Amino acid sequence: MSEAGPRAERRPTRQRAALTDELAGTAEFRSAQDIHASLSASGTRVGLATVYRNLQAMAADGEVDVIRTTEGEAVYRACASEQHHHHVVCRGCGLTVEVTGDAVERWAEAVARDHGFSQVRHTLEIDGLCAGCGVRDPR
Amino acid sequence: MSEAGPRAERRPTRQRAALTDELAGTAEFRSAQDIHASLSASGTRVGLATVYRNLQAMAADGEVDVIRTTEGEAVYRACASEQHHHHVVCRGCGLTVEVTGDAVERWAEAVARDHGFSQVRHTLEIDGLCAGCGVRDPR
DNA sequence: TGCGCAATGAGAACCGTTGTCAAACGCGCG
DNA sequence: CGCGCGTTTGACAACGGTTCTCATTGCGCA
Ligand SMILES: [Zn+2]
Ligand SMILES: [Zn+2]
Ligand SMILES: [Zn+2]
Ligand SMILES: [Zn+2]
Repeated sequence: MSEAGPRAERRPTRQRAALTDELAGTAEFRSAQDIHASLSASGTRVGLATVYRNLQAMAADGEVDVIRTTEGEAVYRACASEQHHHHVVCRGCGLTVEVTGDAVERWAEAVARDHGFSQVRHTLEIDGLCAGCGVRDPR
Repeated sequence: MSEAGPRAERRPTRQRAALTDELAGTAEFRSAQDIHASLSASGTRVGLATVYRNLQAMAADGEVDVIRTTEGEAVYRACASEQHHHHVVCRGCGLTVEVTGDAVERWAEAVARDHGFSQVRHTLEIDGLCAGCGVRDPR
């Protein structure tokens, strides 16, 4: 998901670099607090506010994807593709795979237009239990 | 969206009735606080916690739909259909239309299974500017 | 090296939502 | 009709994630 945003010229800082590294290190969607804790744990001192600010900026620029957990918490992830795509997330372990589907994109656009809507956007997330988690946890 | 839930036998109360009425009165997705304010304004005294509790219960039972705004706030709406469906919401005025699309449902299920996922679920929301809002507000 | 301004950090403030717990109430039942 | 019990309510405190404030730091540039 997420439309690519305009790449702003932000001043490079130690903190931002650390954040980028941290994000590059994991494949799951993580909360700002989680990321902040992780950085702190590894000895990198970065303010929580800074984490939030950068994450938002990066998200706006399309450098990272953001999705809201059902509890409303924002979780971030540095995606492989910066083009529009969606995710299939494992509820058990967080494993995430990026997927695209022109058919869906077109359907959303069409159904909206059919109802007279313009400037159409959409959010779509899929979740389930990955092969590994599905075995021993058929919740 | 939302899977239909088990219809629990909840004790009928004045508050719940008022809530149901209020929901029946509007077609847009509204926040718990908004609904609570509306009730208070119309002279119906209902505790905020009660509004939250009932809204959640009703959502669990599939009586109302809930979606998260991009800011993370939960908004509720009494939908015409209790079957699985999605929404096209106007960013300008909140006008909401319910839509269904087997193609999308199947796509989501298929793409997830292709990646080894089971217990697949999904959330999909579409937004844009309705015919009316699209004219004078091409934001 | 000195300036100007963006970026940062510590903590307070916000705000939607949930928890607490005593009081009020719906519902059989005698 | 009054009683007892378990559910629901309501006022308010507590929470947790996110944003704001503002003094301080430190890039980028001349
Ligand atoms: Zn898994
Ligand atoms: Zn899409
Ligand atoms: Zn509109
Ligand atoms: Zn669906």
